[in-house]
Amino acid sequence: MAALAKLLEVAPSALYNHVSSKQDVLLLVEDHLMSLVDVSSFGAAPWDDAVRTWAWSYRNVFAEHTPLIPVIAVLPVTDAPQTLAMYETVSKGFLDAGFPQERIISAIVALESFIFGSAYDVTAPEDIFDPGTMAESTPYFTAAVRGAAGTALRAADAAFILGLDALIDGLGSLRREAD
Amino acid sequence: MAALAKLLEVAPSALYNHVSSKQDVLLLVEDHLMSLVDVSSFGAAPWDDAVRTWAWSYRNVFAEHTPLIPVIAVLPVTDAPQTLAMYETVSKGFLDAGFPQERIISAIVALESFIFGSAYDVTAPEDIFDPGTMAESTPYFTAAVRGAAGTALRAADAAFILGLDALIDGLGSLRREAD
DNA sequence: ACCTGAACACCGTTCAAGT
DNA sequence: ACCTGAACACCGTTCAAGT
Repeated sequence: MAALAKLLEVAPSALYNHVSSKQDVLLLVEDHLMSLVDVSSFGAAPWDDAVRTWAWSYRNVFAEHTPLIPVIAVLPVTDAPQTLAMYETVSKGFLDAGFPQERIISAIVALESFIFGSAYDVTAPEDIFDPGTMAESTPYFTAAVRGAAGTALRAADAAFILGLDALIDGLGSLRREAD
Repeated sequence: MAALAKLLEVAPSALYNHVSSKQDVLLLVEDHLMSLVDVSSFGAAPWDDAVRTWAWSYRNVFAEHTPLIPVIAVLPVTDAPQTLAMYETVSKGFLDAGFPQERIISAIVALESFIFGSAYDVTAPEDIFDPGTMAESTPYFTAAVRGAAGTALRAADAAFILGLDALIDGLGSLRREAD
């Protein structure tokens, strides 16, 4: 709140004429960020391409705002119009792609869970898996870390691609018809 | 720090004789929590069963400590012995199951991202997806939410099962041999 | 309607002083 | 070696007083 007030060149207490709490501000920020998530491929491209485009932009938006993740993950969607608009487009995309009604929310939540977790990875230090002085007592892990270093991709991106492909394949098999 | 000091019946400043910062305390807590994650099925059960057991216990441990997730997701693993021990067992399990060396870390990170995101869902309010007054402007989403309500499972569990199955199937296809 | 400034109850952390 | 208590620079929030 102090930082926001400074940005607006106003006393912190002045903010409380416009919002009733910090939580309130976070809800407004969340709703704005959701409007930045790209849902334009739903209806315009095959389901798996649309999910991929949506998931990447969703992850990238929140990778730049990780402190919001704990808030959003638990924040009711009520009265957040942009957020609801995103869910509406995605839900329709899943239904049109042949998903059974009763699995759509679970499928979206599963993807979102993966997306939020992956957003953190983007901000993690490159050497997060450095075993340090304990390298010789963890030979398998150390070898795996060394083996992964060869890739051109950032570690977070390699994991995101792998997981997203798996989720799209696995969830896609729930569909009744192709689309 | 204040709460911890109270629990120990000591002044907050006394803690700094034992740790050098709050971050330090969090690392110790993280390491302890990691020792609670069940890796016992690796080597004792088929790979997919072992992953399922590990993922469920991992999610459940952190669902009860969600404030730690932003910290852990970004905390270097160096000098966290229990954490390294967990990664060592899991890495060996993946290698023995036929995973190519250079994909093991990515596969584990993808699973962890999903697990951390899913841990938040457990703590979310039941009505997090209630569209409220905007129900009629979001018909597809509202129908999907209503359609999901029929399940006996908690919403977080239904999504976790769905996503975990998809990840296990998709990642499992990277293996060179069955095990 | 919207602002300021003082105040309150909290944070994490430092440091001089004790035992 | 480990503690206390005062102090510091911060939080989010309330509220009386202003315009």
